[in-house]
Amino acid sequence: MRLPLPPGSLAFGMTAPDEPLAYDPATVEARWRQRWAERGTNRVDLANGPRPYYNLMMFPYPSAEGLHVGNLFAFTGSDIHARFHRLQGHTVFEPLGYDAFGIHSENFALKVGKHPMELIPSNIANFRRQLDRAGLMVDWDRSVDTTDPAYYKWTQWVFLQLYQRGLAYKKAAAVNWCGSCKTVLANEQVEGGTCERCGTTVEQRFLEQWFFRISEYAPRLLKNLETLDWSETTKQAQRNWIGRSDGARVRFAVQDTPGRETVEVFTTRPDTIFGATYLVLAPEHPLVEVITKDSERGVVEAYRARAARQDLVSRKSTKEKTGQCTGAYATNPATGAAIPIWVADYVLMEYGTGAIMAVPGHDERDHEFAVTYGLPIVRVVAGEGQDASTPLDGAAYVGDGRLVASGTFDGLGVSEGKAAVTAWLAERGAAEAVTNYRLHDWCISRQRYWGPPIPIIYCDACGTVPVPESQLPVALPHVTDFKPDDSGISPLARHAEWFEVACPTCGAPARRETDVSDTFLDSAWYFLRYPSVPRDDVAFDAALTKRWLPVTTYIGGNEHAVLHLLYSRFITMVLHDLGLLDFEEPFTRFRAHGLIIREGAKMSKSKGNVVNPDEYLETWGADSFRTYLMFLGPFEEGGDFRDAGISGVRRFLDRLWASVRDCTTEGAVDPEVRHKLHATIKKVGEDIPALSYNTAIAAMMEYMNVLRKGERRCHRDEVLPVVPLVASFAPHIAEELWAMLGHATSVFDAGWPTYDPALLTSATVALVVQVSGKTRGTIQVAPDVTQEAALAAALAEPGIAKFVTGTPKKVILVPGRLLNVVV
RNA sequence: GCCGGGGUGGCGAAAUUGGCGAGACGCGAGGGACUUAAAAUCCCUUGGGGGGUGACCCCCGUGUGGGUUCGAUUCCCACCCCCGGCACCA
Repeated sequence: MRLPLPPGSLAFGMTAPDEPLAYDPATVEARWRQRWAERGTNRVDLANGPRPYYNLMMFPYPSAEGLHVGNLFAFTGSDIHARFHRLQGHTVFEPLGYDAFGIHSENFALKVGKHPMELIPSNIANFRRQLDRAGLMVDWDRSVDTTDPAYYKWTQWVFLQLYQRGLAYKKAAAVNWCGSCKTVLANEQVEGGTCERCGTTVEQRFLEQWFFRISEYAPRLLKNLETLDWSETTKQAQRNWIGRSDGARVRFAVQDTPGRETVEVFTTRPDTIFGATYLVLAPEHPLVEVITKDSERGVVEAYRARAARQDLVSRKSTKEKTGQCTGAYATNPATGAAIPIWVADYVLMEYGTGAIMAVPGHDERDHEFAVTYGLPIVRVVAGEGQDASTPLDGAAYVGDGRLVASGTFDGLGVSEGKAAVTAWLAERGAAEAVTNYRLHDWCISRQRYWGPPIPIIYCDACGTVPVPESQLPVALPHVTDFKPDDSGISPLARHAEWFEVACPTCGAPARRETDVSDTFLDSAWYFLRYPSVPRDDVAFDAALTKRWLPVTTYIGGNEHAVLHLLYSRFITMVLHDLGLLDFEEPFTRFRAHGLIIREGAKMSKSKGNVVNPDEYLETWGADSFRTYLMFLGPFEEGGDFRDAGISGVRRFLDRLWASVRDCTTEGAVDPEVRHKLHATIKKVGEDIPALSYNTAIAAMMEYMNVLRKGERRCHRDEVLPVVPLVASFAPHIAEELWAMLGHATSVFDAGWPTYDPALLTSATVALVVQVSGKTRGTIQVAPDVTQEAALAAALAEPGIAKFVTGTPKKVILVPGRLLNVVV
């Protein structure tokens, strides 16, 4: 790919010695990178700095390919926000680190035949070089690398906190197994039956796994969302994921069983219980064995075996419904009728009670099943214009309406019916109102190598023993055969010299847990670590944490709307409950940035449309590139990356440079220019905190046009305030210009220019005059002019008056804006 | 199917408690100045259509079709298309 050449540069000769100093980003940017490093400009006094502002951005996975434009877009947007707040007088902490554990790193290492422990440092070095080149205001004294034992020591510590609280537990579970990555995947890492990372079809396996009881926190995780200042899309995604649904648990007595068993179902439609014509148990439901009639046992067992073989995902995505009758019957507690109990895989064991009451009249899935197996379908809800006898016409009726064929509940609306039926059943001990959440526990086990070992030891005598905190970290050993195999067991399990340890409790020979933890655990607490990085005796320093957290503003991609952000909230809540944090929500304000696309498609290696920022940074300079990325479109919407527009931004910086270089202290400031200047200061100061970067840049460009109109030479006071305005976007040139204007200290310590509101309003305003809705001219009037006076002034204009024929029927005045004369 | 976010010039986009002649700002395009020439720079024009020698004038335009209003990109109803997320969760 060929880049367009920036104006006045490179190929077309050097500036002649007698010509005025031209803007050369390469020189300017190198100079300020060096000065910032020497002066420690980006170093933060966390203990004493006034008005702390914790500006967080999502830390990257340091890939071998280096930073891509999407990363840079996000980081730049966050950096601008941070720099702006610094100019506003805050002490801004802007840390950045590396999320370097996980399957990405490991798979890449396997592919190129190198060890991740060797790969990561060079990847990080390359990232660091690019990030510095981009001019981020990062305090590198407090960075994290999740693969550093000094960091994952505390990740393991976090695990132990949960373990001790009973929030970490082990269970055998049917899991999603990716045969290509050779690992277990969380449900959320499965997309449409295939592995999110490699696209391989996922199969079902049973493995012993560690889980975190996040489901216990579902109500709080949901409720607290109301208090958070987050992008609405992100909050909505979390609400959907947590999946609250209100309903009832209802018990159906099984007929003719010695143990007087009951089937407990969860339903959101207790109002339709009179239409429940059969029950369905999930194939894994423990009652199946108990209640199945001997005559049906063979077919039911065969059906269950088939379901167990099928992978979780294809089972969920299969359209046609299958099932088997158990031969058993239950009593509908509302009607007293005997209804058959079936087994079918469209009912999931992991949700609700693993059993449902089927109401084929008013549930599409039940309807489909009932049609397939010839089960009775009864109408118990009638919509408008319908009654009990209206046929169901080939489909379930799921709309609102009145209850029918429901005994004393006939005539009630659906929502009153739900409450009334639940109360009635509850009185008879057959039901209670319950709330269910779709959120399931977080599986953190990974049968892989590249992660922090889970700090657990198994002892024949003592059972499961947590590694004592004093023995952390459990270091990940450097092994050469880290490739996972098909056994479902971690590569660490092949290293007896590592996993064989003495039990910390009794000293007997014991073995370590050989699974490592999920990368999402590494990133679920990293923001707590940044301020406390120098401390190796605690995960986070109490005083610094109190001073700096929760995070003031977090900016990141919405691809982490659910997992990372939810897990971080959960871990924070748990640490709060343990008395280790005095807040329970980690991110006060979260904003999701948009996605940078190219030629209408998401950038990806497979599409070959990935843009490497290095060449742009070299050719145009970091300042132009940063500003250009923000000028593409609204930050929260992203945009289409094309290199065509970058020259406009560069020209803007060239003009700014020339204006400062050539400005004069003679004469006075032009009043019109001053008016525009103050309006610009106001607009930029309002747009940046709202992340309206594109319009802030446009406003500054507009001001430059006014400033330089007709090739006028501008006054120093006209151009000086622009330097801090532009500094957040183009920090290097701003520093250089600030120095050219005679300042010895950083522009970022100079403060934000103030505007004078009095200069924004003028004695008269232009009022648009419409006649019958058509604009016919403007008049200059005082801002608070009366309607009569405005009308008189308008009629005094011949160009307007000629359209006013006869007496005005109606006159509308919008103060300061327009006058409409209706004739 | 459900839940979000969007459809505005050749392109990226501005402007929505309804109101300052829709399209700021930038790209691209056209014309001009400067130059031996080019690059760079600067100036002018640039939504579509039509009329006038000209200052200018008229009509149509914010996905589609209706509606409310003196006035709608903005509000209401119905629909179409694009992007993202969820999806047998009872």
